[in-house]
Amino acid sequence: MTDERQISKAVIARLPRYYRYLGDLMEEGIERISSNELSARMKVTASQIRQDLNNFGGFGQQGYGYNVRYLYNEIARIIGIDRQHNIIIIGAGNLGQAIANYANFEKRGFMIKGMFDINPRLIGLVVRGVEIRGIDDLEQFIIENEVQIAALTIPKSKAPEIAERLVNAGIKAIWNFAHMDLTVPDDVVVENVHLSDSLMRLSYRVSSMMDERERKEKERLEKEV
Amino acid sequence: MTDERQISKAVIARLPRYYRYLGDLMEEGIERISSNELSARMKVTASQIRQDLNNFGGFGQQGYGYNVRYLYNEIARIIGIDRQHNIIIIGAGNLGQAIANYANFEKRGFMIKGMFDINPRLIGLVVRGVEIRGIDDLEQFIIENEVQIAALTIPKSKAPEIAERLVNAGIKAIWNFAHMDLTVPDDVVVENVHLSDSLMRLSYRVSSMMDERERKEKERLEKEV
DNA sequence: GATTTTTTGTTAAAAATGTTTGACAAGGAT
DNA sequence: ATCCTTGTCAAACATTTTTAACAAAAAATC
Repeated sequence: MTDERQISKAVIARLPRYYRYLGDLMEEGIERISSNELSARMKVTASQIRQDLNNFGGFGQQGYGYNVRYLYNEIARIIGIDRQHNIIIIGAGNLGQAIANYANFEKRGFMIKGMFDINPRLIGLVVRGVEIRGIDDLEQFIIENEVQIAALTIPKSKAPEIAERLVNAGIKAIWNFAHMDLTVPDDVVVENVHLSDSLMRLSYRVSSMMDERERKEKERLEKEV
Repeated sequence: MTDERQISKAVIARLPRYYRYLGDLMEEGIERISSNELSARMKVTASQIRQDLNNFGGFGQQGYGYNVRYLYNEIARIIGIDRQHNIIIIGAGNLGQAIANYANFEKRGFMIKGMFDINPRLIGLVVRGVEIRGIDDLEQFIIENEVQIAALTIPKSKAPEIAERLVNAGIKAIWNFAHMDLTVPDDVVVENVHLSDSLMRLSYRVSSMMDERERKEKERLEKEV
């Protein structure tokens, strides 16, 4: 059976949001929810929710809706955060430390096994119980600790070289905060977080909103004349 | 003339990437580039580049291509980073400080005017020449300093309350790092950076890649039998 | 300076992808 | 027995990407 038709990127991109909302519902002590209620909260259509979930199986019950905790756990399983992922952080600056300090990651199976930096002043420091190391023993560390994911919070200039070392050491995925596109083999996943790109999109939207406001203001004034 | 037809989100999302590549080209000292050469570097089609740019006007020259510096500046203008944006950071933890320390933002017209936190231990500290303040005088500060953008790097629990204060004080845009969707009026821009969502997408892709690898391995073994 | 080559700006159409809407049988809840 | 709500499908609609084409402008060549 080659029935495993590809699930669209758009659906996958929505999964974390479902997960987030279900987590919120659990915190509110809500045990069950219908696609309709959830759609109202999330401002998407109920049909989209049902169809999205239907890509992975049937998790609800007719006449009942979805059990919040069950669906929450099922989505965790789909996303793969029910398993443990070992992760290292390359670049122990503010951003690297911010990631290390984000407690929830460990709750979701992302275990920070190590941090690395080239700055001698940082090496030896301990962040959240994790010691910052120099990058000389990077490869060995990855292999010994079965590290699958590397968060890359280093300057662009060093990124390609480090990425290559990571790939050669057998890393499966790079969470890339460096401001560049990495070139890696097909079987290595790269998830980009380009903060400056994000800020530029924000800038565009602010600018065009301001332009529009000005344009409307002008129109209003012209009408008055 | 209401010819200002809406430019698609997809195009806008690509602009920062064009800008990034053009910056790289400038650093390499390359003065001109054709849509064809650029497409090879960026791994998109030349036609898409030409069509994307064409949304905003004609920036190239037939038989010549594009002048790198000129196009770079024009895209900056389109994105709106040729003007100055005043920005504050709410939440002076690691993430807030990481943003404050990211030097390039100021090069691109984003001036960090202030940082705010509720943690008394942080108040008074100076990061990159910017003093961390308590949030009592938030509104006054926004008005006095003509702040347009607020980066929100605070826990989910405080985010809605702060967002409302920001909106009431006249903020035009929120760069939202809190793990929740904010509700704001239509004329306020929210750009979300949900790091945990991003990590989950990564997780999904790693997991499904590993599943696929296993499946293939199985098939291979079955064939051998 | 004439000719050929390059490359843009621009349009249109086709293909691919994603979203919305409506519908309804059937399984449980009430 | 009735109501609710899922799982499921199909069709309509919307958006985005790709492909193709070509006149016109400038560069490069002869």
